Amino acid sequence: MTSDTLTIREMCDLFEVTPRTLRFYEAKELLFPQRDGQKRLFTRRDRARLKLILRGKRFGFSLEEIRQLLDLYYVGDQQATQLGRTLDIARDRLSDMQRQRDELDHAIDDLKSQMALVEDMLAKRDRGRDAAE
Amino acid sequence: MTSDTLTIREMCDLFEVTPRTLRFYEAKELLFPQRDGQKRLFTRRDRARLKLILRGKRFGFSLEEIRQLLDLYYVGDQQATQLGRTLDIARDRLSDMQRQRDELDHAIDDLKSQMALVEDMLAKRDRGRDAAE
DNA sequence: AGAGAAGATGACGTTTACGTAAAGAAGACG
DNA sequence: CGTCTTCTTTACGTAAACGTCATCTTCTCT
Repeated sequence: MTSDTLTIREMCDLFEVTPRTLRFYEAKELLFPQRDGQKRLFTRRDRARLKLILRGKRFGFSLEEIRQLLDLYYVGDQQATQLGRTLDIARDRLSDMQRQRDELDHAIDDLKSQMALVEDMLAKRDRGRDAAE
Repeated sequence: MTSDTLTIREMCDLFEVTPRTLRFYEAKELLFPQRDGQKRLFTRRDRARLKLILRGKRFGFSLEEIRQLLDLYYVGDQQATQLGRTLDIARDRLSDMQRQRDELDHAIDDLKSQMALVEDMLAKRDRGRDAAE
């Protein structure tokens, strides 16, 4: 059994991030790699957290918002009050995401129809040019 | 007929942004308010654009990405090559948005089930506490 | 005329999320 | 033993998107 930890480089390759990013996330307390001497070793838990971090970023959440949410996914040594607060935060983020999805659906439709309109314009312009030849 | 233009303050109130933001967007060539002397007057077109800008921001697009897209919605004095490029950009953004929506659906489900799990944990813990009394 | 109020133009400051360069430690290898 | 790599820490730099003065016009109103 390979102990299941990754070096910083392996971690970077796996997630397509830079070492700086991983150290930065550790400094911000989003990741907690173990140490072998002074070298970092990233555990399965770190990988799970990083995955959630990158996902959160794609939805436009700040690292701080993400950090608050991460505790929801690693429930173990939490106080109940802490968990309660985390749940509240999660509820907020959830409704953020649901609103965002609705708006996104809307925006996608808008963009599609606007594109169709422009494509039509271009097509007509081309036909006009052909007819003029 | 009130000529249908808004002062910077009216515009700010309408969209909940600051004057600085509107001037910044103008500097970045996202808005093109008319001038009355040195005062800015925001037109219907500026309002439409600002709406799209703020929407784009909520989806995590940069102002530069948004600027490139805006031309799609204000087709008038465009060259055909320009429009073609804008359409390409639009196609990219569209697939961005579609991917984002799918991922968002996924993330929403994940978050929901994780919340349910934690809520369960808390409920069980409470029942356990009651039983112990 | 004087005093606000609203808007304009610099210009420097701030936060977030890293990039990048310098300098040292530590194991691998010919 | 010397020298690569790989990794570390420390620290200054940077781009984006505004915030925040300070100073200056321009109306407007009493």
